[in-house]
Amino acid sequence: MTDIKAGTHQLFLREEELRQGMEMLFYAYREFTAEADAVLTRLGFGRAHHRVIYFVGRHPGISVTELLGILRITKQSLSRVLSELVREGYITQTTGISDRRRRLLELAPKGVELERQLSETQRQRVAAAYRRAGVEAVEGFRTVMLGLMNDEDRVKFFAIKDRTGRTGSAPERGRGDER
Amino acid sequence: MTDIKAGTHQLFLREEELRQGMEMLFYAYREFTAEADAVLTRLGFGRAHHRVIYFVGRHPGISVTELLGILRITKQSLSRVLSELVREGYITQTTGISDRRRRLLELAPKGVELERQLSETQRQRVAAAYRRAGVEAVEGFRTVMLGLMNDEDRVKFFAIKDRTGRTGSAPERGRGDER
DNA sequence: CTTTTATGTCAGTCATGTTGACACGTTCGC
DNA sequence: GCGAACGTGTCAACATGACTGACATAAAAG
Repeated sequence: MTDIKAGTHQLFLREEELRQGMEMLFYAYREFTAEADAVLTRLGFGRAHHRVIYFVGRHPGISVTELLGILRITKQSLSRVLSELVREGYITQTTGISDRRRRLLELAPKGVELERQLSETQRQRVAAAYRRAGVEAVEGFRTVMLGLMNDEDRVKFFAIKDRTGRTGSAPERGRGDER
Repeated sequence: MTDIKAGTHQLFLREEELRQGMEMLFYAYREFTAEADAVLTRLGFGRAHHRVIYFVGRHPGISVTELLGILRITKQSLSRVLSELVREGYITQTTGISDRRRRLLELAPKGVELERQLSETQRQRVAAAYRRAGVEAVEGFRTVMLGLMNDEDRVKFFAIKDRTGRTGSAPERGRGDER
């Protein structure tokens, strides 16, 4: 990892190489979202709905503010899609126990099903790419991707682990750093 | 590819691993576009303008139809941003020689400058991530990314190499391809 | 000469983002 | 206990970038 020879180094980072990396991001991301978009369109939803469904499923009991922090959009933008999803029974809101201002979000069964359906093709696509590439390539992929992310997201990324965001008994967590 | 041990295989592709891959794509792509977006906003342009500038710069002499094939948007959508860029002097259109229906697109000096400015931060971000990750990780990154792309884009990706913006038969003019 | 292709444009719609302002209930610090 | 700060929701107005559908023109192809 630190054994890059000076000569190689120059070639390695030459413009063509970098542009290819940029373009792969563009093409891969587009392909990655395309399949789910088709499903969403049929339901009258958009990609924004998917993101909300996804992250609520990933962090059950997440609050609106925390979700905003992940998505980095304004609460007005979130509000529109979130209220649609709540209204149509995909997401449930429960008032926080220790802090009754907070609305804790969870997927309703209908939302769980949609989440599964939406990310199934994406998971399969990633799984197929991982399988074909092999364990070592995946490790390299992860390393580069983490390097592309910004510091804050990287931290958040590792904080993803165990959250249950229990609405009920659990201490609602000091809303601290969920670490 | 076929040398993954069965046991490892299961763990390797377990859901958490796949979801992390999906999320890294989301975070990395967002970060990747964020910096250029800021520059564009100052100029009154959007991400669509950037994509047009980028790919015209990448394929000097590209035709409108070819550009549509890369971007995968409708001609109406492209038309708006493209005509803005032409009107404001970032892109020049020249009628094709062997096929006078075609409008061959190239960056004007103003467009070259903007392209440079826009992709500079992106190139630096990719360069930094590549440098930190090392040659082998980058190779893994490329392998996985190519696996995520669809077949058609993968083909187009490799076809990026030697283009002179030709229609099919005639060389259409020297305009070598800035390799 | 007819059809197809490449391009452009008008008109309308939709999804997703933005800013700004305001309201309400809740919590917290002093 | 009270006022400030916080978490949430909502109204209004706007920008961007997609979309569909329809139509027009010039050029090439058959």
